[in-house]
Amino acid sequence: MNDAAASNSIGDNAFNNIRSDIIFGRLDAGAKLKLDALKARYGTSVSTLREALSRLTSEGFIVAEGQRGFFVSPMSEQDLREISDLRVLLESHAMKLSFEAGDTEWEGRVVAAHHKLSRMETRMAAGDFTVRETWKRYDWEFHQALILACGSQALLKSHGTVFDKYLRYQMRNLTYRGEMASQEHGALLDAALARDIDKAQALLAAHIEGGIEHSLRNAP
Amino acid sequence: MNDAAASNSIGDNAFNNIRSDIIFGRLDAGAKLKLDALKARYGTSVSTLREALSRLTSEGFIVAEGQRGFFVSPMSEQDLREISDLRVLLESHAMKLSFEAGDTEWEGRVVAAHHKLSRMETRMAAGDFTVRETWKRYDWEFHQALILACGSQALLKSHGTVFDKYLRYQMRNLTYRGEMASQEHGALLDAALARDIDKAQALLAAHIEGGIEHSLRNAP
DNA sequence: CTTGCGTCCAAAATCGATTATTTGCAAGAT
DNA sequence: ATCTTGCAAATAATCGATTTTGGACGCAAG
Repeated sequence: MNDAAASNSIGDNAFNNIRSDIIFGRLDAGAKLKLDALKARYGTSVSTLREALSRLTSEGFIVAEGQRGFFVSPMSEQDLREISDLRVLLESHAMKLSFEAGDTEWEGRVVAAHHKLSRMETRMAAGDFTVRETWKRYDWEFHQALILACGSQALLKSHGTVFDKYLRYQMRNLTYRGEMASQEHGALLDAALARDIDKAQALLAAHIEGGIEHSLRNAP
Repeated sequence: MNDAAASNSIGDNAFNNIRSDIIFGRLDAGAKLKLDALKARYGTSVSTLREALSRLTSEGFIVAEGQRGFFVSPMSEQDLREISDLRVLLESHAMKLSFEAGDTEWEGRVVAAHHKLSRMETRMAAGDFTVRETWKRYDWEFHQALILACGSQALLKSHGTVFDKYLRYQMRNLTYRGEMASQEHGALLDAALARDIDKAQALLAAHIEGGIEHSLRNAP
């Protein structure tokens, strides 16, 4: 999803493809990842493939068991709550720093990101599910924009990974929670421009809590 | 350091050794990591070696540049401040959860961890630098014990990585900051047993701030 | 003296083969 | 009938060889 590092090397491509396949559910949670099968699917040799799988293991999208191979990380309510809690923690903190440091240039990016997201929300609300992945990318870009002025690469990177883990849970929802989420995004935009961090943090916590509940009710 | 996952596979060994060599400064910040040289040093083939390096890249101890190879992640004041800020954020939050959930069993582990750390601090204060790595391991175990009851695997894992990145900066200090740090650990223990989270968080922030300042004054 | 091009070398990226481990199954014993 | 025990097939882990790439050097043209 994010931190794509769009490269042209075979290894990076495999990495990005597998990562995205996990996040968007094209590889099921808990599935066994057989090297021979993946080798064919992603067009690499085992060494290169294992490199990609190792990276994903370190990031937490895959678990590696001793001499028994790789598995897509399982999903659970417990894990969803842990991930969400972590996202709120990191994103709230980053918003605080960002709100304090952001200049007009930053405001511009936030407004632009919200506008794009808003457009997709309209289409989703109209029932056009073909833009599902684009919508989620813009959702990412909006939240990213809010914290972009935080000034900490380390924080942005941690947040990016946690965001994508949270996203995996959202992607398997069968229904659209749009109306509510859309309003929350709008309120978040207003709070950002008003530099009202307390309000923004409260909105974010509610936004994510809403996502959790929706996810628990609408996923297999 | 932590999350050793002590395995007997060649790859895991290489991973653990390289990781530890970076943290304890046996591999210099910014150093070029040539595959051939490392292959000899850690006794693996390039494929297995690259796997280990990839994992470390994902964790942030190594940076990979396009087709130009791997380098030990550079160190900077900026990075130290980002890492420290992140550590305070994660550890403060984890302490809060842990203080709320910890039972008597947990208290026992905290007391035990502090006792061991305290012993090493005495030896360090007496000038016995041979226990340097053991001392730091006990330091890790104490802080880990404080947050162990937080109930979130995700949080513990993130904290573990950040802790080790912070540790790398501490390991290149040439002098011992012990006296002060030792008192802070004692106060932290008291606050934990009294379940005084506000005090503990304040102590932790000061503890880490102290480490930063000491590091900036005593490192190359 | 600089700039551009071609060659060569060192190093990284990738591959397919080899070795080690696990697992499933079947035969024999209790 | 159930529990070992011992292959054999499947799969993971590791290796060394091959291909690709980036950078240094030298030479010639402007």
